[in-house]
Amino acid sequence: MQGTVLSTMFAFMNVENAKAQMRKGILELCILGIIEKEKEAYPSDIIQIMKKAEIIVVEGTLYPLLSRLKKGGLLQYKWVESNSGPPRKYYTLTGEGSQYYLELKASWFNLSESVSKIIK
Amino acid sequence: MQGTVLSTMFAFMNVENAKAQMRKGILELCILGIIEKEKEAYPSDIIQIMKKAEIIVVEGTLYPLLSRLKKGGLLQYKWVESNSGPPRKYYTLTGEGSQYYLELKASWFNLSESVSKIIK
DNA sequence: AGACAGTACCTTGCAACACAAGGTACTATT
DNA sequence: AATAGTACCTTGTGTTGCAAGGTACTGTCT
Repeated sequence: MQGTVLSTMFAFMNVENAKAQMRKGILELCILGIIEKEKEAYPSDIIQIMKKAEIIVVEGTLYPLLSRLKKGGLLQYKWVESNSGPPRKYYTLTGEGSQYYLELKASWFNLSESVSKIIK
Repeated sequence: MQGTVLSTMFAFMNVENAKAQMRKGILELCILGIIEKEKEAYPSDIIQIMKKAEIIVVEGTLYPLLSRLKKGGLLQYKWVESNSGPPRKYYTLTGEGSQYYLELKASWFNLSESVSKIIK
């Protein structure tokens, strides 16, 4: 059972977990980026687009994040009827949101540059 | 006091916080990168090098992270006497650590590429 | 009409993690 | 003896991503 204890204790120490850690923090950036590019998007849209770009995001992550951005005044939404199911919440950027996105994008490029300096 | 409540509630919704979120998750990568490049490094070294690259990391973050990497078998250390204070813990990569670092670096480039696809 | 599948929304509880704040201990200088 | 400088480390807190579970609407097939 010692083996089990050890492998349980250090289960976190693997590349998959580290990759997950790296993904965190860029989700906000990506979501704002998608809404900006698409002009408007509803959650399932966003999940699909990110999946295509090979960044997996799930509902339990996305909904609270969208709510946060809405509460923060960066996003707004409107309900739109769908002819294939329940109505959808289409999110768009507010003026403040656009501004915020620009700053965040700049930060990403800076960070990216800094990391390159260190690891190349 | 309503104003205070609101500004406290949404204090998190700013670019500085988001930048901090983005930094998280790349720290492990950067630290391994520094140790790999320098062959060996002690914590204050690492803090200084990262500061130069404009990625701020503090002791309360670094020490637990180094311990995790040590426990995970990716790092090892040796004590080295200093003539300007207490002895230093010099960290080096283990074989497993080098392998892990390569994988993590590859993940970073993939992620970086994915983000570019989305936000450009 | 009733059952199902598909789509969409949302919440709760947990675990990981960065960080602020505080602490200990050694050396050299004043 | 006191101080400044360097180095190590721990505790507690807040934010967050995510697994798991739940509700509700629409159209289709018996």
